[in-house]
Amino acid sequence: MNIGEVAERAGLPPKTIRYYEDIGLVKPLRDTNGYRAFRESDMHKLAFLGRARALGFSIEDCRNLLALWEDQHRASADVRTIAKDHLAQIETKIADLQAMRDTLSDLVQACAGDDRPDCPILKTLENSA
Amino acid sequence: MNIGEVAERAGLPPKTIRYYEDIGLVKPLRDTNGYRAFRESDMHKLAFLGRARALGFSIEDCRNLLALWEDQHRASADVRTIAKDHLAQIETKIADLQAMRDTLSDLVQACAGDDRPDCPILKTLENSA
DNA sequence: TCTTGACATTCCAGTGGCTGGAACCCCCAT
DNA sequence: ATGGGGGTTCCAGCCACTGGAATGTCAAGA
Repeated sequence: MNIGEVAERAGLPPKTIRYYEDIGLVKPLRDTNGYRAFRESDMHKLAFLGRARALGFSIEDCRNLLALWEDQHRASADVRTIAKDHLAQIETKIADLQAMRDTLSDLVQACAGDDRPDCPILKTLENSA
Repeated sequence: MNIGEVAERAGLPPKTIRYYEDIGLVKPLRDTNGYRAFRESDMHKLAFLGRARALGFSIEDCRNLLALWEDQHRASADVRTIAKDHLAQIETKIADLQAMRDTLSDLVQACAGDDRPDCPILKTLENSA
């Protein structure tokens, strides 16, 4: 399988796949012409990576998840720990963003948004958020 | 005022302040010894930047907000537009993260997290999220 | 057979917003 | 004179790609 087909099937850009090879996440074979030759197993790995990335896991998390996936003797606790930590980070990020949203939403609400210069948004940034 | 004091007062690391000068957000004077000499107005700009950044505005947004702040003849509509666009982006990000959180939370819930290898998290990443 | 066009390759540089570190300079108190 | 705590510059690295240039390869059609 060439990179184009894999990209199509895994739903990842070719550039990303080359990058994943660069950093050692996949190790496709090579044809005599120098083209990457992906096996089905490479494809599955890439699809796995795509899904893990879509859930927001870092590349390093993905690397660990991939290793656990391939380890028949893994403990599900190890997987769960990674996921739980990541979940906690996401919760934190959501809370941060919600705080920003609340403040911003109030400010946007309070601003007339006309051609006059008076602006509670700037006033807030000026004085203290 | 030296950079240390400004950093303290504006609540920004010296490195960040130097960076902001690098990209033209502030233009402190220089003492004869080469040290940056910040005026009160520089300090206020930096505090403004700190607050805008804390609300998640990009550096480019900050640059524009700063320009509007200093423009006596600005229209509040211009400020509001920037804030509204940013708010929309935050809403999108929150929604994305919430979707991740929901999926992850279900998965973490479903995973026994013991020493056995069976793991619904890996199974989901394997098959389709 | 030649050409065309869609694929593939490598390598370098840039994104955003800092941050760490090295190597050096300056000022004040002892 | 010395030591320590400032300050300075510049270069490199973070994360996860992404764009682009220069080049090579392959299959199909004139």
